[in-house]
Amino acid sequence: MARPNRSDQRKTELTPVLAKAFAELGYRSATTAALAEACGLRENQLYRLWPSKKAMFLATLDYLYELETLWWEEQLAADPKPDAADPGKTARRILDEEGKSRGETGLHRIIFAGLSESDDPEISAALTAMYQRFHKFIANVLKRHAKARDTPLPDHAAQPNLAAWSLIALATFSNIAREFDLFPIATQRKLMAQVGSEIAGLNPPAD
Amino acid sequence: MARPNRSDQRKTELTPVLAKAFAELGYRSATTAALAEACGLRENQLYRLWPSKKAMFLATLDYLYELETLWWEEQLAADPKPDAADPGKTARRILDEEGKSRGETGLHRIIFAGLSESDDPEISAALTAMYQRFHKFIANVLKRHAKARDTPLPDHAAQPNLAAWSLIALATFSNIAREFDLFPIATQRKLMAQVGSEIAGLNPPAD
DNA sequence: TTATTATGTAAGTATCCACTTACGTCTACG
DNA sequence: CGTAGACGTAAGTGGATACTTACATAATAA
Repeated sequence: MARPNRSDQRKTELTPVLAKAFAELGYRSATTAALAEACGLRENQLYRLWPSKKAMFLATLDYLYELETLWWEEQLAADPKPDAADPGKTARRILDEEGKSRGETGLHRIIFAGLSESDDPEISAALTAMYQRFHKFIANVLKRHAKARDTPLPDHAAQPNLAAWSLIALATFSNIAREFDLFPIATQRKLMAQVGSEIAGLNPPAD
Repeated sequence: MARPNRSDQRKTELTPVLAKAFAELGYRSATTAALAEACGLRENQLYRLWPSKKAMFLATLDYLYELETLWWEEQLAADPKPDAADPGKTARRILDEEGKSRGETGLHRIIFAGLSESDDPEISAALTAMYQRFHKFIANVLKRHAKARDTPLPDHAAQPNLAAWSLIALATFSNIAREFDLFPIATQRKLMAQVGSEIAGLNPPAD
């Protein structure tokens, strides 16, 4: 036969480029022509790798989810041993990082793009799964934290599932707010660090 | 001359119909043909009332904002005198109502629809203004509540601006969650009633 | 009645965009 | 070498949809 098939490799190379384009343009405005240009290709070359624009979008969703959880794992690994004197330290630092981050990955924009396509069952399912997995992840962090404490948590923080959803709500809205310039970055940081800590049952940060 | 111009009247009659259509379909899927059919008219009849589809959308945004604040005013008026023994009663009841409400007005869907059009400066500006006005409104409610208390608020609730954004974040995310069936209604109620009360510095509801 | 303007009906236009077809060139393997 | 399939280039196609045009009819003020 002839010429080995490099399409898998090409796909993994191109997905970040697609992600950037979708994040910058949104689902609708990211036309297949625009996507192709961003990749330095022609439209039909993209169509040789993915069967449809929707498939390209779902591929970027996967990619960004991986990227995001990887970031969280890194943050968790940064303090491998819980500090007995201050069991909330790790979680608090992560919240602070989250508040600082300007959403470089563009995950939230992709999610907004998907929100407007919520009538498409595949996209809707992919987004739902992503939120559910993310919630599980965060709720687990909170549970571990609760166990490491000696003093019991206040009532509202004693329900890690509820607290986890609350944190996700704050983070999601932070991104909406950034999109529309609803408040300055300082407020965004406070929202995550102060309110977030309170919800999660941590001592608020010193600052 | 001849035949009085009833376009203003017709516009106010049709806006709720447009709102319903936009809420059910989203901005993109609410084609001008679909909007016209919902109104029982032809497309060009709509275009005699509004210059563009965007103008129709902005009209529904105005209408829904009015409707929403009206609802809040009603809720506030229901307990005209603050209860000295329990100054948070009114606010708590409103949070509970908000948690129960299934978003009948469809305001949130309209907002999502607008989110995906955030690159359009007019739509973006309209949404920003709406959020800002809403925030002001809620922050004021919280400030009044703080004054009515005899005991001081806990730290995180002592910043009504921050607390107001947090409440809006919870409410917004509740709607996203409903859209994607992320959690049951019971969780949604808890999110608003329990977490919301905590954020606002109220005693949590008995339930 | 009549001129004038609102309202109704039907068809069309222009543009955008996801996706396709046709065809030429290069490269690895037999 | 020859050829099968990967890769590149260019031009479509078909459908959706915001917005328009043309014309008929109904109602109101003079």
